[in-house]
Amino acid sequence: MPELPEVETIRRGLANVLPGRVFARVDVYYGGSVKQPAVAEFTQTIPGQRVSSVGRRGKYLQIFLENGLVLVVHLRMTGKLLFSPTPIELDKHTHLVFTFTDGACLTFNDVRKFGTVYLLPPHRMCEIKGLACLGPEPLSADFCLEYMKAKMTKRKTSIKALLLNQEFVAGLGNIYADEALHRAGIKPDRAVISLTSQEREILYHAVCEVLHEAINWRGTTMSDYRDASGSYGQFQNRLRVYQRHGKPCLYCGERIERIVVAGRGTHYCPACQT
DNA sequence: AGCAGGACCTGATGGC
DNA sequence: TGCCATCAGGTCCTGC
Repeated sequence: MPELPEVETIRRGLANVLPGRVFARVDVYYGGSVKQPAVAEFTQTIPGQRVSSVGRRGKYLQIFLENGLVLVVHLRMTGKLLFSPTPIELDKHTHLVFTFTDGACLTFNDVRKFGTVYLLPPHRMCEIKGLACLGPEPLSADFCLEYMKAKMTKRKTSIKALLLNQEFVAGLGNIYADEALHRAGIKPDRAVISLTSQEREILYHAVCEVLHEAINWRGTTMSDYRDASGSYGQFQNRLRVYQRHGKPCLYCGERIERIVVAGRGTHYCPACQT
């Protein structure tokens, strides 16, 4: 499941190869992936467009075009964006193939078909509800202790649910929410209002730290995730709790537990996290 | 308003 | 062996 570190790794990969390239065509094999505009308009608009830069906001990738349009991609759980300098073979889950004038291609592949693609002018990006409502980038100055305090005082939900809420902070998903809470020593089902100011501060640093480390290790590959060149991430080897239930905590030896919080499988150490 | 839970979707897994 | 039920999770939608 691509979360911020995975999407950022893909962004960096694409930023090395896409700018300057010109789309020759796009072939749509599963129209459900294209949310806006209609598929016919999408396929007619793409040819001739030159890529200017590649950005990211939360888990949304943004491929900016020189004519002002933006190609926005959300990979959800199993989506992949793969670049190849030469034409590639389709598989049964390839939904879009963008071909460039030099023969390179960018494919959108998604087993679960949850991923979404938009082509819009920037002033209409606000029509993508999830993008418009995103909270601050966790690695920017907008996400700070003052912000945490202001947003955490009136909440009745659990701390895990808050970390997963993209309106609170953009880009955390199930893996890094669990990992940040373990680093902070906070049990995932704790009520937000029960956190002390010291715990808020420790959690703030834990979120930033785990995201930085995961970006440095090029993301986490549990099953589906690949970067833009098809390579695995490496952070799965450094996970402390996620999907480690039944195994000993790397810090205290206690057995990692799995519970359901906010409707999500949640992993934590009963001794380290209180 | 804020929150919880279901729907979406397919492949992997486990039980019988 | 084969079939069926269950589970995984990001976001949207519905309903309390």
